[in-house]
Amino acid sequence: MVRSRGRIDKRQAILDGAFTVFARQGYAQACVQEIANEAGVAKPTVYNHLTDKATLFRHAMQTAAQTALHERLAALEPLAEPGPDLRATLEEVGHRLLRLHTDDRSCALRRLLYSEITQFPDILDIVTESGPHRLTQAVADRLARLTLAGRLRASDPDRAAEQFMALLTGPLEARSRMGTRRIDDAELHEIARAAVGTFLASFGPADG
Amino acid sequence: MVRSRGRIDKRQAILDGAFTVFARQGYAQACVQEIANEAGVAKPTVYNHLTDKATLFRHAMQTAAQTALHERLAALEPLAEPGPDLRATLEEVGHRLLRLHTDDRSCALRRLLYSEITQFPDILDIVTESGPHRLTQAVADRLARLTLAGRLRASDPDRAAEQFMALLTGPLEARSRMGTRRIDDAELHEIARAAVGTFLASFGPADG
DNA sequence: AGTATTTTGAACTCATGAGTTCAACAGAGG
DNA sequence: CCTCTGTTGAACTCATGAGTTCAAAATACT
Repeated sequence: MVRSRGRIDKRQAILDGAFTVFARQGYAQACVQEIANEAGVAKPTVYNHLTDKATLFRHAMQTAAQTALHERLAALEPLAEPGPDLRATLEEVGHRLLRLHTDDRSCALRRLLYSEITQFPDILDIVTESGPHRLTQAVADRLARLTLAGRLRASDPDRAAEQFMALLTGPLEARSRMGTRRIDDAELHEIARAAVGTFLASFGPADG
Repeated sequence: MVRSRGRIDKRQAILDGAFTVFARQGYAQACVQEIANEAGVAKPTVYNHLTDKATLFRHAMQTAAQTALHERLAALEPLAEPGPDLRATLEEVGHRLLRLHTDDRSCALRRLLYSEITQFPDILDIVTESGPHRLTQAVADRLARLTLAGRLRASDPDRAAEQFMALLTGPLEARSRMGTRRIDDAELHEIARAAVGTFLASFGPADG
């Protein structure tokens, strides 16, 4: 078969292919040869760029986690300049987050994190720090601003953010059967609506 | 070494030992010899009772899931006869659920479920049916009763139960860093209190 | 005691896959 | 054209672990 040879950026291809295969097979079941095939590269090239299967895994996870975090942070943007209808804005943001949360790579990332946390305790630091923690922080920042502006009553923004995220992702995990079942957009909207409803009942402005 | 021989109940010992080792190592990294050692049994005995490593895994997961479900259902009992202080009862139940949720075997069960769901899609049926689903159902039943008795306003008990569970377990997952960090009882109480607070703000009786 | 059943340990087969080696090879730069 | 660096494929070593075999021993049942 004819492949592009030479010193083109194989590294990124390898990391992408690695995550794809790890996501499909899990760490132990994934074999390096298959990763090489997926990346369109020879096996020694893989070892040339990343010494170990373990190193390969760590780097693949890190890249995937950073990508996921950036996507999520971008989804929060509407909260910076919320329109007159705060409920609608929150539902919009919630829906976007749910969409990202149901993404195949996101699900795979969570699965891999859960499964290999015993073998790779250090990955938790790499991923969590640029993962849910930072995201919840960012949400808390937004909620604090909104509280100062008198549009929310989140006296403890961190807890409010924590519960906002929980109300979104908790029901999702249960309904998607851990990412196994596909969930259509209508159901995502419904979950977001319900989450925002409960959230505002507790943290919304005094008049309703 | 001197071991108890004969046809005493080795099967249960094998399943227990299997879950212990799977919990420690994950499916792929666990080796049958080690499971046999953990169970105080010879390797061929394991294959005598459970044909495969895969079969062994399935049965171990099923047993663990059933145990976990029973514990959780028992924790709901106070909701059957709630005292005059509904908030206190909910917090009590919430705290008990959190305790069970942070249990080592519980965390291991969730981890294994997440990690092997690709290799063993059928385990999801075995476990989920006797897992979170049934639990949320049971909570919904209780909430429906309380609503009929005029002590709650959960017009949709299923959604209320879903959110109640989410408010409990969501913050827990984040804070425990996926079961990595230990969480003391005080923090569990605090999470339960916060969860019930938000829950009652949305579903509590009209007067507060 | 005597017979049937199960357990045991140890050694075995066999497949799989990580990581290496190496000679041939492609492309960039001089 | 020639060299240097990175890539390739194929064959290799080596460790690990699933599942089996078997004769000896322990236990249960009568």
